[in-house]
Amino acid sequence: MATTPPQDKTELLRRADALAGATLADIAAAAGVTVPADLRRHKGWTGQLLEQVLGASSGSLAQPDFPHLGVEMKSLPVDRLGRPRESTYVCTVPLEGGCGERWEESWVCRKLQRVLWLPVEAGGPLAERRIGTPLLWSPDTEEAARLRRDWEELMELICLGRLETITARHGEVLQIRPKAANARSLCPAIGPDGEPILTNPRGFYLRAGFTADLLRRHFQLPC
DNA sequence: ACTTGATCATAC
DNA sequence: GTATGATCAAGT
Repeated sequence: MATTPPQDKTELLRRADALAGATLADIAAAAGVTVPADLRRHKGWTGQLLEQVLGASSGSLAQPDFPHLGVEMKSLPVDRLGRPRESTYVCTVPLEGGCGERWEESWVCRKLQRVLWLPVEAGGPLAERRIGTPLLWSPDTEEAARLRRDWEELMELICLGRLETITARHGEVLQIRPKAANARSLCPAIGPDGEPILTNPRGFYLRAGFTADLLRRHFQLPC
């Protein structure tokens, strides 16, 4: 059952709000899909189910999930207290073509301009996990500044050919980790002397602490 | 317990 | 191979 794209942000939020409290079994049944036993071989299942039900249209294209709204949707696995249990994948790291790019035009910045976060219970039987309260979020000044600092620091290392010195420990809120089918995957990159090399594909990820903070600020009373 | 590095499925 | 969707599982 494919859902038509939402006409505007209000309709998208209305649909997302309607999912709050539902189990993945409920949503899968409404969508006419089967719930897998676990996520071990279906890691993207939850996100793809929610995209389908909300009417995302971009599929596997390098576009926001709702291009006409400029909104990216992300499911977010959370514990029973609503705290994210995993980092959040943002996008592939440009290992050779991203040099000279400004933060404002970067893929990371554009993807994170508007994100619809959909918390999903982590742990327990997959079918019984519930959707939490959705949040349509844009980075505030401080969040944007932190993201920008990390991105600029990491991209500078890449463009200087020092990619191989980058580990997941770099970056306060944005980190770089492998993102590939396996460790044997190779793609072109810039070597230490500026020469072309082959290395493992990498992705940008938001640390769990970053998403935990943004959820707290929006769902807790300030005091 | 938590994070880092590795991996799984699918479309094109 | 690149992109989409992420979580797994080893290491500390």
